[in-house]
Amino acid sequence: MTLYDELVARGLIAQVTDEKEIKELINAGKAVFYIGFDPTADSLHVGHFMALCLMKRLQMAGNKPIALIGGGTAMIGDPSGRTDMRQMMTTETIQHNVDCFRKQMSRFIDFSDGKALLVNNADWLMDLNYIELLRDVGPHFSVNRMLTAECYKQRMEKGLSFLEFNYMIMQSFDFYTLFQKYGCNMQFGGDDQWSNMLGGTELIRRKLGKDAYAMTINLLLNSEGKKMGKTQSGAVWLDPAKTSPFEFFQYWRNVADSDVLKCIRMLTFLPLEEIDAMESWEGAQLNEAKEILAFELTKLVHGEEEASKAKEASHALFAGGGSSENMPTVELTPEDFAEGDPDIMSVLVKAGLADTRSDARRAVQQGGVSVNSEKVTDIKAVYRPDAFSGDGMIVKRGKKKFAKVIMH
RNA sequence: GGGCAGAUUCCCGAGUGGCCAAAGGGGACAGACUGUAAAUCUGCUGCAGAUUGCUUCGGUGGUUCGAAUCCACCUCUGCCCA
Repeated sequence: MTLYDELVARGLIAQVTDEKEIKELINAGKAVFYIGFDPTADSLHVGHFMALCLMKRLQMAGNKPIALIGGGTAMIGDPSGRTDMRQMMTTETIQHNVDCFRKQMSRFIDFSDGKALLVNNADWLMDLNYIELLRDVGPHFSVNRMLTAECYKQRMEKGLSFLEFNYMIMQSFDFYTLFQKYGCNMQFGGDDQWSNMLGGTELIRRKLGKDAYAMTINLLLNSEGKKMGKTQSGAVWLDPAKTSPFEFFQYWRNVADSDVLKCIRMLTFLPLEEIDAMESWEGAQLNEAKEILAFELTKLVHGEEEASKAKEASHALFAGGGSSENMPTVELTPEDFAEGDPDIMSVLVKAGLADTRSDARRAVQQGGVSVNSEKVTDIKAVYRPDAFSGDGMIVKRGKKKFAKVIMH
């Protein structure tokens, strides 16, 4: 099976500008392609992960990836898929994020020996001269046509600033620059980037009379049509300090039945035959598929060791048995007892299982809290320091949130 | 620049002088049922030393015994005109 066919079979491809050409290029390993990442946070998240996987797949087939970090475009803010204006980020924040991205990416993509490039569009965007740029690329963009682009539609009602309106032009300029500098002939991105990407191919055609191609990958949506990789507390991050491997594992372990197969197909590197075999799984058997999904992804992002630990902890908590060794752990210090022995609400807050004492109180009152498998019914329950010694206490809030609280 | 409309809690959105920590819906959280799924039902959803107290309705100041509600100024947003 060729690379392109595999991408199709995995349900990754959303739109392409020229299927025949793209197919030939990437199957032959002749593509020099780029994917842009705007450093809007200090860690990559699941959405980026999809793109990185795609990069890897193409790199393995001999194509050359360029990871473009949008240090320049982040100064503007992409209005695509947004209903309100982005907050402007300071130069310092952006620079910090750029550094974080760079570090994380090098774990996924092999940048050695020029097998891949990592560039920052701040390098060419920041020094642009306004008038020069306007005269250079301005004539090639029709405002009338830009306004009909999908990515602006939503914003036509809520308001779109001139700043953000220019995002498409900057992105197009990126493609144009990479095309000239590195012979980059293809751009990939999320499907919400389609209009921005077309801007680039158009610009290259008009300015240079040459062809460049664009391909988008399907956004990872759940069966309710919402973007996956989001939790109540924000995105699912790839940085273990922001989303622990255990939490990461649990996120995937808990996806809806209707989404498991799709996720495995799109996100893992498991052979398609193996995935097809899972197609017939039903009911509780799907739980197995969920565990495979969770394990595979955790392995890709955090390494095999962390993945095994997460899996073991998950077994210990839900299936009984297994050791509590790898459970998320919170350590207390003597300072935590400075104001007297903590009550159950303090313990919950300290363990990160409740946001506020009020929140903790509600959880206890509704019967959602247990300590060492015993339901806590008394709000005033107090815990002495020696309760946390040795193996500590396992504090549970609800069905899925746990922490081991210890003190040495 | 001119005219009009608006800013309420995580989101949408009611409230137009005391009965307001603020209707309703969504989401989140907890319980029941389950398979660590979905659907459904119930509870709950500002903070706290909790039958009470404290801080909230874009910002600042004012009127009033009392302001989310009235007044002034400011900031931001949308629509129309230029």
